[in-house]
Amino acid sequence: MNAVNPAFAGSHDHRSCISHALGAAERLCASQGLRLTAIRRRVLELIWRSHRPSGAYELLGQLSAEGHKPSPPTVYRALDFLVAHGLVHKVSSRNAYVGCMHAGQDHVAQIFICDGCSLAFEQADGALDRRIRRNARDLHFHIREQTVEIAGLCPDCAETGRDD
Amino acid sequence: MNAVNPAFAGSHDHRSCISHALGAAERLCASQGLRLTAIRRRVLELIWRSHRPSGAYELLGQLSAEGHKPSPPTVYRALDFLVAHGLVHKVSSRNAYVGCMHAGQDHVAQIFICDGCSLAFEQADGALDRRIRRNARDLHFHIREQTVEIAGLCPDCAETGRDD
DNA sequence: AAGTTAATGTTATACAATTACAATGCGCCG
DNA sequence: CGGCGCATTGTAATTGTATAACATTAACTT
Ligand SMILES: [Zn+2]
Ligand SMILES: [Zn+2]
Ligand SMILES: [Zn+2]
Ligand SMILES: [Zn+2]
Repeated sequence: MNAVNPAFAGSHDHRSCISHALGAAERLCASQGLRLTAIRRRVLELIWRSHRPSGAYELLGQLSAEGHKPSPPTVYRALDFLVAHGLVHKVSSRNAYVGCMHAGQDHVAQIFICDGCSLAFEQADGALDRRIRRNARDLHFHIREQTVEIAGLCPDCAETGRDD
Repeated sequence: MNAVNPAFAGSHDHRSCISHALGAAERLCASQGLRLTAIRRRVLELIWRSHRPSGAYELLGQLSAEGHKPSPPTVYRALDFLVAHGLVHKVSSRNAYVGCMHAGQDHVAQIFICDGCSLAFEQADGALDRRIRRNARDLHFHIREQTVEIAGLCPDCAETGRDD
């Protein structure tokens, strides 16, 4: 039934996604002595405007439109911070960044991305993670990071035949 | 025991990796009526010079050094061809390309990449693939492509403490 | 207040990928 | 053979993504 699946749910209360994410970020930073500075917070907010992964230069453009006019390194540093502390996931296959739905929860995420509508949805299948860790162990490989991204069509786009 | 693990094996007969890969490419193209043209073949050979994923501009540089002096589209077109027909895997998390060790074998690959020495090794765990497909089915998500990349330290680098 | 570190600003550049259009090569039909 | 159609390659320009290197500012420490 997948009760919790905001991104691919026909519609949902996205305002609550946002406040949840921002709240989690505040709490995580407070508890770990991290500084959620203005730009970092603003970038996080911009990323959470939707469940579509945002490109760095897209964020840069939005910030510019508000008068900040930052340069690439500024945005990339904010993104690095957010990714480093698990507030945002990088979607390597798209060179884009999406808000983490389980910030502070110590998980390994798998990300589904729709080719039709670009929505991304994060899953955290522990069994999948364990399987990968087991394979790594068999190879005597020490994992630092897993990148698991699944591209295809979400239920909506599959049904309506949209395919890019 | 992982008998077949060329990339992370202390050393191996890489000449046989190369001839195997090139042979497989020839056969696959012949059997499917594809044209393994000079550039395509040359790019494939360059990629197979090692088990380290190559960047497009790195390949471009090597081709230039031989006198070909191609431009980016030429290289990207060759890469597109090789990827499309399963001769090469794109490593999204590195924006690089590595030779496929199971060309023509219809598999879904997971790629281990060492942060220390950059060696990449491809695995094809069917159970992992099935688990991902099952998760997708539960979400009513129609998979087009999986990207599974595991970064960390290979046995050698873990032992010698190299970490970048 | 002075020293120290983290964060941001600035400029320039490196690296990755695509667009658009021209030229060439190659198989096929008449 | 000559002309057509299609795949491949060439070329020029541009766009997109990411980092290097160094200066400046802000925030915490003593
Ligand atoms: Zn939402
Ligand atoms: Zn997450
Ligand atoms: Zn080899
Ligand atoms: Zn493969």
